[in-house]
Amino acid sequence: MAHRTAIHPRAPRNKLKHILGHAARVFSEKGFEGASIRDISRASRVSLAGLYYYFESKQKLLYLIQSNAFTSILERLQERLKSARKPKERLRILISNHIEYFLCNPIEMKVLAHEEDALEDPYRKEVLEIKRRYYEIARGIFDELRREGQVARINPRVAVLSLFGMMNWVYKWHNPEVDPQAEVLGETIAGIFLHGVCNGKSSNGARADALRERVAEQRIRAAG
Amino acid sequence: MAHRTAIHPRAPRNKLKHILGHAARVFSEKGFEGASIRDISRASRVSLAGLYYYFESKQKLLYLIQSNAFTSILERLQERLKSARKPKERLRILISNHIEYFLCNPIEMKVLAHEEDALEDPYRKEVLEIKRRYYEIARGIFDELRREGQVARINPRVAVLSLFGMMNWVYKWHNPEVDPQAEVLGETIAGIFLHGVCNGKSSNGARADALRERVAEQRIRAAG
DNA sequence: TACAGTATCGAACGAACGTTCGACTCAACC
DNA sequence: GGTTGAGTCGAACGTTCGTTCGATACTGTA
Repeated sequence: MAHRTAIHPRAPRNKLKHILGHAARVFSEKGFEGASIRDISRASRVSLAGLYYYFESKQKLLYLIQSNAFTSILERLQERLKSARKPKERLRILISNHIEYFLCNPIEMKVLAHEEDALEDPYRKEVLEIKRRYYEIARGIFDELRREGQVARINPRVAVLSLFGMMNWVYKWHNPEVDPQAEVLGETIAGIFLHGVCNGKSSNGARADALRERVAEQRIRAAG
Repeated sequence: MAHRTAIHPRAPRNKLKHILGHAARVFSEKGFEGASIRDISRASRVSLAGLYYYFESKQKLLYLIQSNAFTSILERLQERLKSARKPKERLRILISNHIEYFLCNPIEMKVLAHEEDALEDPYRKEVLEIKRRYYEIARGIFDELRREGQVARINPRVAVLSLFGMMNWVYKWHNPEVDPQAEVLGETIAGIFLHGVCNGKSSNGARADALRERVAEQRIRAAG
């Protein structure tokens, strides 16, 4: 009796993902140190001991969340960058990718942005290494832009890190009910940064057309 | 014998300041939740119970640190703003004041920027109120700038909060041995923001500016 | 039927947590 | 000399922490 199905339906092979999702939410709400494994147990409805079947320590749990989020934003960026050559366009892709990922995954990104110091040293260095690669990409694009003579004289490290400041601070204030969606927000930040950093030269006509098209689309969506 | 001085020299009337300083350092290094009162006791060389003579709870301790730092940066700003009328100049003062205070008090400012969610609700709202006043000043200056017609039509909330993003992110990356001092850093950020946000006198930026105007219009219509 | 392996959990471990209490010292005033 | 009040602390309170252990249930294979 009660043999249900051939492949038994309870088997939760993606239970780690399930736990990671709830853990990220708890971390984002109470902070890494402020959140207890018991909080995560309650949220994910997995017993305290049961959790440790899927990860070996609280540190490792945070590492998995951060590493997954960072790796996937980085991979998505590299994929999207393949389609663009001009540095201005590449920078816009980086910014829109970043903002879009931030607003679609606010929980994971808050944990990533807010809890970087909470990781200890076996894990900390691994996440730092991904972050360094991410920064190097942005820095590389910015250097191309400078090589093309489109950038005013400015400390490039400060410029790029200020851009990250604008982008990463978003999690502190963005309210989906009041603030622009990813696309417009990304364009706004890209606009501030590119105008802010460029010496007035050759604006990109194709780019402007693309933006005009998107604005029109949004008008239609807003009207309907 | 041993009557030392009339006003006895041991009397540490500023011992609370002493404790606050060490506590801020510990909070900035380990985070509010990650730091224990015992850590602060060790760092300040005041016994565990002795600490509670000067503040009533760990929450209150964090509140005192944040409130002191925020109040003094706000007061200094208001003092400096008296000397300037033109909005562009006023915005530069706000930025340089912010950055200077950040780099001169990196510990307190890290606690202020990083531990805002750690405060609970009697104290949290008070700090939030100071923060709101601070934001309103920045927003007010930005609105003056717009009224003078010097700003491209852009979502002002996004612009001002992006500026705060650039400024507040500094604590995550600034290295005094490599990076510019306060004055140059402030000028750089002010340059990025003001160029980024102002409608260029050069004609080639006009097209993109016009589009940004329409993005902003569209957003305002959708929100209102 | 027996066995191995996966998944799960109640109960407990020792350590650390924020906070409190009562006792103590010492200078200042009566 | 006796009292007061600010300042200080050792020792303990009860609670919660991250983690572990041993037991149990179930599934697929021998």
